[in-house]
Amino acid sequence: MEYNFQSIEQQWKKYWNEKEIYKISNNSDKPKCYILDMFPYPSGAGLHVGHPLGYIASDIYARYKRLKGYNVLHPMGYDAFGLPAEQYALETGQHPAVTTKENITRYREQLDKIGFCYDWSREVRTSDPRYYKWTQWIFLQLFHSWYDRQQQKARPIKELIAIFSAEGNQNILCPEADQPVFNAAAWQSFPAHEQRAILMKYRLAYLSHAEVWWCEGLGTVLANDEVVNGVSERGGFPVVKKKMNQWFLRITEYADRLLGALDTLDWSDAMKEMQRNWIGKSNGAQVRFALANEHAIEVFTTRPDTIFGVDFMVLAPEHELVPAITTREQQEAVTQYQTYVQSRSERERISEVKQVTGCFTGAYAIHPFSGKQIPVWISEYVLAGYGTGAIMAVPAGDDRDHAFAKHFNILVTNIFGDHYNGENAYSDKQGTLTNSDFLNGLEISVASEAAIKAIEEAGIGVRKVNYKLRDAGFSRQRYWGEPFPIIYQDNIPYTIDEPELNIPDDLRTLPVTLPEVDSYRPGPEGQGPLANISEWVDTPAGPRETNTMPGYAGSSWYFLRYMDPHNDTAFAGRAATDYWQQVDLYVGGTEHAVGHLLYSRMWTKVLYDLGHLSFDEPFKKLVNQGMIQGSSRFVYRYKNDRNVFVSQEQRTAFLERNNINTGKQALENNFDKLHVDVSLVDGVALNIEGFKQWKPEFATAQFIPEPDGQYICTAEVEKMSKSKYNVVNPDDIVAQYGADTFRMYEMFLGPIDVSKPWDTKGIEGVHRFLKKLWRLYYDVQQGWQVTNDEPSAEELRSIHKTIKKTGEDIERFAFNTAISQFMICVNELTALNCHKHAVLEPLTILIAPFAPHLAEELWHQLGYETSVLDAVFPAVEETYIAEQSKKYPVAINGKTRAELELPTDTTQEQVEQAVLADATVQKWLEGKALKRIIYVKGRMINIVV
RNA sequence: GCGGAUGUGGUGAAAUUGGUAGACACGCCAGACUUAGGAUCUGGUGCCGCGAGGCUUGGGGGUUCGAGUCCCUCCAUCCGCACCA
Repeated sequence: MEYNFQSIEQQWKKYWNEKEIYKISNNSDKPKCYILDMFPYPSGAGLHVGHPLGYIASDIYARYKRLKGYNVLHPMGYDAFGLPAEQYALETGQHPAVTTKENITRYREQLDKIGFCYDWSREVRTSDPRYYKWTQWIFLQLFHSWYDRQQQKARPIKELIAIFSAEGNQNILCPEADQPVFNAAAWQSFPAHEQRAILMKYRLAYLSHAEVWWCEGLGTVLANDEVVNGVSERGGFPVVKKKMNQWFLRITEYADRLLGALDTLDWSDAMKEMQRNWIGKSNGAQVRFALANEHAIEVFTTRPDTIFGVDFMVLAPEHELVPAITTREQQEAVTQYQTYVQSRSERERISEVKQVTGCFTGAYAIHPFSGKQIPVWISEYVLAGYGTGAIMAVPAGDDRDHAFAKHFNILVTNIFGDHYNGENAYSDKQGTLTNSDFLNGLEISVASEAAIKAIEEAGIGVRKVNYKLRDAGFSRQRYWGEPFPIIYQDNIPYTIDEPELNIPDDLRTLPVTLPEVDSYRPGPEGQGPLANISEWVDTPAGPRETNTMPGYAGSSWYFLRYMDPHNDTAFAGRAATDYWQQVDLYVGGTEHAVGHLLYSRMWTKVLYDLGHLSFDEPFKKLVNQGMIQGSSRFVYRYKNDRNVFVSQEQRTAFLERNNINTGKQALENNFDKLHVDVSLVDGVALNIEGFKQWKPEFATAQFIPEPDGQYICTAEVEKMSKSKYNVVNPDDIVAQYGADTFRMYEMFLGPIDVSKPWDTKGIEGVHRFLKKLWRLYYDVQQGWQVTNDEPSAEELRSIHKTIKKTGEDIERFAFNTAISQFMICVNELTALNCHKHAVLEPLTILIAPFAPHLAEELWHQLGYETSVLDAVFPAVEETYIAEQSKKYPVAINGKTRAELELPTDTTQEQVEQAVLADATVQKWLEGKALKRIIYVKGRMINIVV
């Protein structure tokens, strides 16, 4: 019997299912290991060969850890709320729940074919009310909490109220700038609605009338990380800033902790750096520049040392001070400029970054030290959303300020002496200052500190840390998401668990379930579809919140739910989270660098602060798998006769025959380049008959082939996508070669973190290997081959070398080299004609994480009743690997000149003697003075002359 | 522009600490068995050279007995951020 992967795989899948081999308990004496994949959004397109790459890697690692004696949690679920299902519902009227369920079924079928060891009894779906009950519950915790900056942790809002009642807010700096200080008496005198308005400015989940990204195309607002290059990440629709009443998460309060803890995480530098940049911490000072009238401009600067180089100031065009300070003469120009800025979309602004525009307000600020008059301008290069929305411009030290000064003929004060050449700003942070009063002659780094000190002493500013990170928008005007457990009573939002709310008890319980709707069209005035269902919206106390939560809500804590997925009294029991702790290994793509991964970290920290968890970082180690790209194929269609297809190399000759000028652009001008389905192409040779049948329009196609009769396509690497006809479905690969071959081939392709195009060709090599492995156990003629003979030294050496190497390789995620080692081992054992049980048993265990079905079959053929997954990863016996002697290359000054066989335990002195006794070496050394002999044990010998 | 990474045969790639560069596989070449091969097996395969030998890890320089690996510099490609004060 040849290696029959189809029946083997079918049989063992059934066995695993029936015996519930992968079901994992929260009670075990074994050490725990939590290995997690980023759960997928179940899209309608299904999986292509790129998707399972990370899943296979984590599956191998999970199986390996099991063999190493760990209790391994390795779950899977679905990020089931999301925009595409709702967009689809808008087009077809199909309920998102229905399409989502269908997609999940399809995903599950595809995943099951690959043989993963997921504990499906722990599956989670974010759209399941039993799940989002706890997403809503966490929202309640966020709402009922504030961030204590002194203790650097979230605390219950009750404790804040107690502090306010006792001492007001003078010791509790408000995260929102416009909150005046009050004392205890004042607090108590405030009416209830005013107290609630103040508390809202402290809550970690808060309602605010603030600028958000509005996307008309999607009919909803988006979070910062969902806007890429001025368009929506999904769909690529334009976005605009709009002031709206929206829920936010106060993630900015966690900026410093999110930043600091990055150092403790085992993530790639690229990933950490992305988060650092997104958080964007910068140190500097906030300085107040008084104007001639009663106003003053607050600026943030990272270069307080350059304060004497301030030649002008710039406000963001939207800055609230602009109307107040603009002079009568400049009024018209300023209004005109503001209108111009507003007319420009985010995308235009980004694409024309280098243009210098601006307008003088007519106002002058007074330099706090020199008293100099400083003109105040507005310009779009100053962003309203960063710092204070105003800058002190130092053209001598900043490129943009310099360009602005040159463009508007503003005189530049040189504060850097010879460093500044009048042509370009000097933005280096080294050198001494000139023209700077009390900072003259100081090194820049020293001057910076001196300037901050002077600023603070003069009472015109303070040392300040600034972040780029913004609070995260948490409202979406959509249907297919978690409803908020919020009801508005007298226009004030209350959570449904608050006693102040006058509602019957049955409205107080979670989850607040998503109602059925007739239409997925948006509600009135930019509201979501839920606003249309008055019977759901209206409660005895007032209307419900009609927005839903964003996609990242459910995915910010799902890794916790897997620990205790069926718990109905908590998001996860404390015993479960204490047992499983952090995710030991998280595998997924880089696309979630600043979204999901940041939000998950924040939520974990909040739950930790509030005492619900014993750890405050969710993902200890993160591995990013690369993308598997598609390899597209193209045919060339003649534009003058759309029935004629010309093979790649024949195009120029074809044009010549038709008397067409073959200039530079000729090929592009005369041929359409069409994607052709990769399955219709063998390498680059087109299957002509298949092509004709592919689409009706090609049925009568004519071909101008190469001289050998083949039609040759061109190839390009692109993203794998349906529209490019380059999608390879894992189902097809599994059907043809089996899941085990598919798994191994994806890993054999190269390091998991590198992106590469899919190429089915090389899969034969891996498949051959599995067939070879099979033949170590079975012979087609003679049947079962395994004997109980004593293994030879050579056989033991081969298998133990492999145990050692593959164990190390799996630990460091070098699955490709581990597979290479298997191939070497099987080749060696085949050459030795080894069919011995004592050798094949450990080999079966080693191979099990990679080719679980085959390993299971072989394991039972070896005579075991239990699953190979319950076996123990074999230990390395170093004595079998150690060599008696070794051939050393002998180099003279680094150049190999001879070879010498020496026992492995040879000492330096013995080596020197042996080397000098060697005839070849003696010949090379003639007439040369020997300096020393370097002996690197097990590696090489080098003679220095 | 800033930040991060990568650069090794025809191809995917190995080389864990500086120690025989190119393991393993694809592809290609030759051969065996075959009616046949897109099956299987064996051998060969970095480049130049008949050969001895020489050259070779993006280019240039450096440290070292010895560099793919460390340092400097330049170039190319990919990813992320981008008027962030």
